Amino acid sequence: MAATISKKRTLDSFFTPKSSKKARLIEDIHHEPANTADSITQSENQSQPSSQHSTYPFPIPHLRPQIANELSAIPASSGKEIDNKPDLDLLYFQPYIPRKISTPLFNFLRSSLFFYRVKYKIKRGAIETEINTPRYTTVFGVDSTSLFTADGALIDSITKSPIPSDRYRTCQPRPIPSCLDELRKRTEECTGASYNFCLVNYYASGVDSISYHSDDERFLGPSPSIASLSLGANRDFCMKHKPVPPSTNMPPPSATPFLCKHKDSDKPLKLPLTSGDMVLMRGSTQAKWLHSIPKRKGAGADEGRINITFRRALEKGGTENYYRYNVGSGVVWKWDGAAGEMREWVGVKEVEALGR
DNA sequence: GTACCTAAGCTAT
DNA sequence: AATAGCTTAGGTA
Repeated sequence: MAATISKKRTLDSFFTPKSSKKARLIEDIHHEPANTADSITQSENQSQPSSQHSTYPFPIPHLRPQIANELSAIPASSGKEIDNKPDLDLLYFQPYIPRKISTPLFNFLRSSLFFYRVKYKIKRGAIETEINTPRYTTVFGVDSTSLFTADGALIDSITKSPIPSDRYRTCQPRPIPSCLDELRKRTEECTGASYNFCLVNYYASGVDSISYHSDDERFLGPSPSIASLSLGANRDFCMKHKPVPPSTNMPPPSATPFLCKHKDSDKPLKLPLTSGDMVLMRGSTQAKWLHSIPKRKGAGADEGRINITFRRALEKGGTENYYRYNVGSGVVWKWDGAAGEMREWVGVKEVEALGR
């Protein structure tokens, strides 16, 4: 284990999470790995059971029994099929998470996870602009070419040997922590799909948003199943059909001189998401439809919302993409309950860790 | 109904 | 895939 960590450290020297240094110091003190049986297990030096990994800035607590005991009550209602529009295939649960635990789960996740505000550059013609992603993001998981062992090492899915050192050049994949993995497993049972990624977004207020896009990357395959859970504030989930590409054939002469943007059947739709709801998007939904969480003013626009998505990436390019756009290379943000907002997280000083 | 105001929607960059 | 800037929708007095 210690050898694995050192190797990781060398490979990923480009990133140096502070808790990893701390983990090594703890190993030195205790003469055993800080990460015991798994990445996802209780460690000796804290009272509360938690998931730990060399890539985590700090341990992530397991679900409390109050919450964990209710997981078997998921789904809290049967999903409504929405497939009455062209190329659309949704299953809408109102709610999915039992009302009894949706607020505790929201508060638990907001105060337990680490987040990022990713910056990246795009080129529009000749002009390069910097984008500040207008929400907090974080991600866990690895594509299906690799697996995490119980102790947090990455192995090849087929050979079961340690992955080649050059498989992930731009990121350090992180295992899904127990608290989110419990939700993942339950969601696999509810949807019949399998997931190897968990993306988490935090919309701090109505100012945070995601603009229209599709999760239609090649690495998800042609008809991905994506489960999207909502916790916290109410927000609208807007969907609209992608523009139909111009036909190569000669269009038939139209009786009406006006170009219709939408047939009645594929008009945009707006799903009002409340805490605990889930939308399963499947079939040709990603190939043919766009979705967004638009900015909002007025009632509730000052409250935070968490979105969790489970999905399956089939290629290593998916792993690199997700870590680039949901973790990036910036500072860590963590919920400050007293301040009522996300604050930059500063790691524990090594001397303090040693001094106790 | 009409004037006015703000939120929401649309589109080019 | 985000935003500025413009257009449209909707509420209210």
